[in-house]
Amino acid sequence: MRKPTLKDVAEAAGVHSATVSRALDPGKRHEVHPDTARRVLKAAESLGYRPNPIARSLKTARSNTVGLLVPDLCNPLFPPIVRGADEVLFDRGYSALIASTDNDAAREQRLVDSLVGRQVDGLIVATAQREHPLLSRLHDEQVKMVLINRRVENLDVPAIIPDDAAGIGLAVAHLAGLGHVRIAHLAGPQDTSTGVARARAFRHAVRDAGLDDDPALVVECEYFQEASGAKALRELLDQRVPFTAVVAGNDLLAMGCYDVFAERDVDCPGEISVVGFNDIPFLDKLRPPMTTVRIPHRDLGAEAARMLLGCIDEPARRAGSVLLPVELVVRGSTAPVPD
Amino acid sequence: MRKPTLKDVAEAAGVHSATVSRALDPGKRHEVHPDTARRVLKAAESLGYRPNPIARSLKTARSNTVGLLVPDLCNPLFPPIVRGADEVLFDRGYSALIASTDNDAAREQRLVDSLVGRQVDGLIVATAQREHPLLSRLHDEQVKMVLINRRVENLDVPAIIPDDAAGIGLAVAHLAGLGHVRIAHLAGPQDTSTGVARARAFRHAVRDAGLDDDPALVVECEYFQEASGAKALRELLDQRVPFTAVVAGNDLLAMGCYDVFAERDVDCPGEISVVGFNDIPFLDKLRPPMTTVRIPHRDLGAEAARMLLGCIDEPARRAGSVLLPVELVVRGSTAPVPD
DNA sequence: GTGAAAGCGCTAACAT
DNA sequence: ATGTTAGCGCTTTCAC
Repeated sequence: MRKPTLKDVAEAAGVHSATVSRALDPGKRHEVHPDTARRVLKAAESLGYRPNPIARSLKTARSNTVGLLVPDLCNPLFPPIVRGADEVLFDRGYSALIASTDNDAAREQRLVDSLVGRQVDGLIVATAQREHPLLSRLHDEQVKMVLINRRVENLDVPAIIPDDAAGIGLAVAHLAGLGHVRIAHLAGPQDTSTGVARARAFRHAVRDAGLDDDPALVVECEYFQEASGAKALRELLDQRVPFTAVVAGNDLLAMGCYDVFAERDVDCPGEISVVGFNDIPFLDKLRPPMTTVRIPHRDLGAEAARMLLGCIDEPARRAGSVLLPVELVVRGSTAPVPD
Repeated sequence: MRKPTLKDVAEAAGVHSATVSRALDPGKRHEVHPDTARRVLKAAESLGYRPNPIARSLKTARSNTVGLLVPDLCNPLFPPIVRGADEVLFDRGYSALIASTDNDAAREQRLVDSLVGRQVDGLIVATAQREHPLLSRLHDEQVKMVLINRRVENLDVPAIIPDDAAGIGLAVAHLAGLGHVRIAHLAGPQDTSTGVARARAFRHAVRDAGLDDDPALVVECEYFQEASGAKALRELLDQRVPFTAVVAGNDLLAMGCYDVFAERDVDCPGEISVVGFNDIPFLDKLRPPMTTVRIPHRDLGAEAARMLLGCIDEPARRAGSVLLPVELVVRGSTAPVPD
């Protein structure tokens, strides 16, 4: 026995399929007589009727699906964000199609083509670069989207981002409070908004705290990845500028520092303190457990989803960006400055 | 200007839409005259035609979508599996809908309902329990699926799983080689096939190696999670049966041991060696870096996807299960038995 | 309040 | 080799 359709329900209830459609739509239920509605509901129930979303989509031109673009799902930063988004989406009858771009523009292009081809109703994008031709084009083509974590410069698209400046401020203040005066910054890639925002915030915070504002203490990392962090720290160490603490652009960069510490037998936090950013899972299991700035991963995802759904439902709405609060999580990688 | 449809292309090319449909389908291109095909392709190209998969799905009753059920996407074991699956699926024109069940049967039920409601063509399931009524029911309802990592007892569904027995054998042999004689096992939940397979393999391996086969050395953990591992190890320690090494049912259980080591000031690997299972990311960053059994995460996902697509394309095919090879990754959490 | 009819964009018999 | 026709399951005018 094949799956029952609207028509089957209509026959069972002795009404026309259009009536069933109305009775089954909570937003239109009031257009039918209560008794009819009851009859229809019962018939649907007893047949085990399940609406076919594909047929509905074809008619309504809405797929109830959104695309979610991340650099790499295996980067532990993203699963919680995805789950936060998915939860909201699911509750509203949407599904997410997740795509990992691997920071590869060509791949990203292909994935976006596929998503748009699948008629997604919108995009949540966590891969933004400051200059991002693809996203600019999508925006021109009226594709609904919201950025998450990072944004694109001069592109008027809503973004949900952590309060980078506040987070860096917290990190620097914490270190300053421990007596550190010469603090280095492993800056994230400067083609990302987070990379520059955190670097700028770092310089401001250092200056505000009256610490040494030495340009030699800021070094840029090519990627937000361990190897880049390790490389940057080695450079810093090799050029022999003194420093007793590092604020890393994110946790992965900070983990790269751990590698160098092991390699060069540096004691952390005895000789050098380190602070990460994001608070990805398992940081508490590292040796030493890493002090970091926690961002509200799930909220980022959830807010982005809410925002996107808002834009879809209400195309006129001009949504602004949202800054989510962060907090400092002090663990074992920071200690008073050695004398 | 709205999106071009098949009909628009047909008009532009001066043929009927059915011809366009054929010309555009590589599998049917030979049914049309090469010249016509060329003309159609050019028209489609110049109009920027993109087929509408929703309309196609409505007609063909295939959504080109599969559901992927995992316990929790935030568990680092799963993202690589998901990516492995997604890659294969994407190449074949499919998309994955990912759902995290949180080991909650009711939630799993809701998610599956949603996936089936969305007309997925099949399911890849990484959440199997040995007794799994929901999956049994789905199987009865002819829902195509393949299990991954774990299986259901007495359910004839293809499964892609790591060679648990070989992995445990490798772990035990490694420890035996280091001189350990009293080895404990933190067994995974016995309602999962992996939990029992590894526990059984452990007992066999211990016996084969001529080591102490003491039942008191095997303790069951309620969940495959750190807290359960920690709890189990504490019990073991408290009952004062001597042992110098632990083979954990998975990496998370082993990480739970690390917590207890810190708590009770036990030296690992000086006093107790530990081996994990799975080789989730960042194990090399722990202190000590964890020795573990590496399973081919991505291959698991990729094979599962291939298998599922095979079952979808060829419904008659009776697919068997696949056992994927594992390898031991020796790091710093194992050392010669203390004298 | 309910029914009739059209049509979303595509594919698959069937006919020519 | 190509066109005709019908219809996938639903929503939405428009009548009544």
